[in-house]
Amino acid sequence: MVRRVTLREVAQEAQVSVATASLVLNNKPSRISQPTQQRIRDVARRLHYVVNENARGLVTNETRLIALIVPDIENMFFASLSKCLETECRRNGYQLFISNSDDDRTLERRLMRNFVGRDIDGLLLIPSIDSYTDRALLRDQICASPCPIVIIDRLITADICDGVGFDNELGGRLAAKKLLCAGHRRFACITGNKDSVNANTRCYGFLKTLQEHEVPADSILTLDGNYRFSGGYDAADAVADFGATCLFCCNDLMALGAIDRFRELGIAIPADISIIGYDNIVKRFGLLTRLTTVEQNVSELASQSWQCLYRHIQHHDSGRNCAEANDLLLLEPQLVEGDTVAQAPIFR
Amino acid sequence: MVRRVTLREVAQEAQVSVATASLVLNNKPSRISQPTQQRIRDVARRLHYVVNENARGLVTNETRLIALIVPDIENMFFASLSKCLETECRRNGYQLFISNSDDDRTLERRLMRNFVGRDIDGLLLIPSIDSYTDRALLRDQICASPCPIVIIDRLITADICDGVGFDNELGGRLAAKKLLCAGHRRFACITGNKDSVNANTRCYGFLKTLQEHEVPADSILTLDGNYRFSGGYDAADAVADFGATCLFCCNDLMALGAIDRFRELGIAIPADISIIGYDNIVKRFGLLTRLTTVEQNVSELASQSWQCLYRHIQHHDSGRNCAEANDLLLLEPQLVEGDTVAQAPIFR
DNA sequence: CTGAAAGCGCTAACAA
DNA sequence: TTGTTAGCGCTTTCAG
Repeated sequence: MVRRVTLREVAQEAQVSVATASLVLNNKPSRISQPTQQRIRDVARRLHYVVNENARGLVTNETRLIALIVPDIENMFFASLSKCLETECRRNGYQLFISNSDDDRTLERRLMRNFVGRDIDGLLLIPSIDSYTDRALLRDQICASPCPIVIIDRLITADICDGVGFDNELGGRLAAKKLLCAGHRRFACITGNKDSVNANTRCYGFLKTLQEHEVPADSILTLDGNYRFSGGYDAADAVADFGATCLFCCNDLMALGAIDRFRELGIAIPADISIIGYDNIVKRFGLLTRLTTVEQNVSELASQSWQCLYRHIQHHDSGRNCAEANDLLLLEPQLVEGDTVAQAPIFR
Repeated sequence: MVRRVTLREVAQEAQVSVATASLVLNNKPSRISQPTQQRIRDVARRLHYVVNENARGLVTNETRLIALIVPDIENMFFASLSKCLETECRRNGYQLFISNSDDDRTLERRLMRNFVGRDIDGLLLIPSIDSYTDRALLRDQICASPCPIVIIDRLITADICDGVGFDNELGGRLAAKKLLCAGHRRFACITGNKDSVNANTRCYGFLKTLQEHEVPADSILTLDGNYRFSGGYDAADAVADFGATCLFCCNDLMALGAIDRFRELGIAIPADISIIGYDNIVKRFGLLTRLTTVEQNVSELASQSWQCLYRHIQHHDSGRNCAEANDLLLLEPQLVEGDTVAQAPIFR
């Protein structure tokens, strides 16, 4: 370990002023003689000089720092998103700092404050669940933020700031249509956590579509899930008892759980029961089950979110957060065909 | 969005000098009158003042910033570790920035440089695979680092800097002993990636132990895996053909893959074949399979790594990286009993 | 009890 | 072609 070298030291060693050294090392258009340039660069390399970005940021008024706050980095969806966003940022010369809010609103607040303290150029935020139910706090903080903010995935209506996410209702609809087309007439649906707006919207789209196709309410079983493997596993018996010929799960993990239980019960998939999941996490995790599922294109989400934020940064956008007219971009999910959906038994 | 408020503005608004405001807002022992203190605090709150940590760091010479570089944040093990480390840092008043090297050595170098530029107080590094095979580059960079560095999990011998990781050989030994005690005499072992030193060490410990117990070489089948679900799945047939009564997989994902294939083949677990995995990722992922596995205590790893780094930071340790005598801490993995190991068939 | 002033490492306008 | 100077926002001595 070694003391940190400053620009002044490089300048001294190269027998020039700091200004000259700065000009050269930043490749600024100037008419410094070639020999001098070379000398400065050589010294800088020899001394392992690295510019102090904080000091630089102080004067240039931009840190080229972007922060990302995710509720849970252990969640594969957020982990993938982080990776994609990091790539986007890097491509544009920004550095991304990832942080974890543990889905805790207090921590989220603290992180945001910390990041503002670090003078970030922009914030990508996936809000905690709590911030859904009580938006006031978050809203205030966003309005008081000195940097642009884009909300991702968990969209909290457009009156706060710009947001990019998926059309969850459409996702539910796609699942419903697929099953209806396959001739199913008796449905089951496992929801996510109670307060997960996204999961609820998926369900809503699913049920709405069934209703529009005049499926009677008593042919539909809705069960509370927990977004986890056990949620699907535990619900499977009820689904079977109900005599459903198909099942829509608000995420893949629950679908896997249900499949596991069905297998134990000797129920064949898709022969006896068809299953659709959500997320296509199965593929990402490297499992081999070819689950029919609704996929959300994570890299598109990342790309769009970044572009949205970047626009604001470039326009030096000092008045968009909390404006009346904010952009809300809804990306379309896609149904991915696997091996877990078949024609309804009665039609065969 | 709103312009950023500076200390000067707070001071002006409160009719005091910046020095006074600084003293008060940092709770420095001073004899500023209570009324003045209150006035300053009120103004600061009203204006949403947040201290500029970069400017502060410039003068205090500490940023309270810690960086973590992981090879792949989508890997559940690293994701969990990140979470634990973040908690440790926060507890001690430091902020953790997580970054992803994609297991790419060039990117790793860039990230390290960037972080040094941000004047971090310490770096937690899980090196890329490439840095195993050619340590020279990384070594140079570590030696030239102005901040303490602790290497985590992928230990690259102790001559570079301090490291904290797990005793992978012991892990392999634990698995072997468990199976030997259960009376097994015909073994299979699925390795990880070729260049994964950790996985290889697990195998080494496993095979070494068998050898020490005089298991003949022709009673042991070793197969190349890929650390993924498919690796276990694809290897399962060979394991069955070989007539092994037990199988050790260098990670859980491959164990799950093997189990899946065995199930298809009508081979009962653990009746026909016993299986031990590694990582206990199954539990973390929320699956219900009670896999017997070798668990690594991630939160202990985080805690020890942080403590190691923190010691260096506190001792203002300007000469430990690349010193001759560095600490290498090996934590002990533990065998977690599940339902996938039974007495060898022949003994029943 | 409070303020003035120096300086952290850097960039940018302006001189020379 | 290069150097001087001011200032980014903050902390910290030292005076008053």
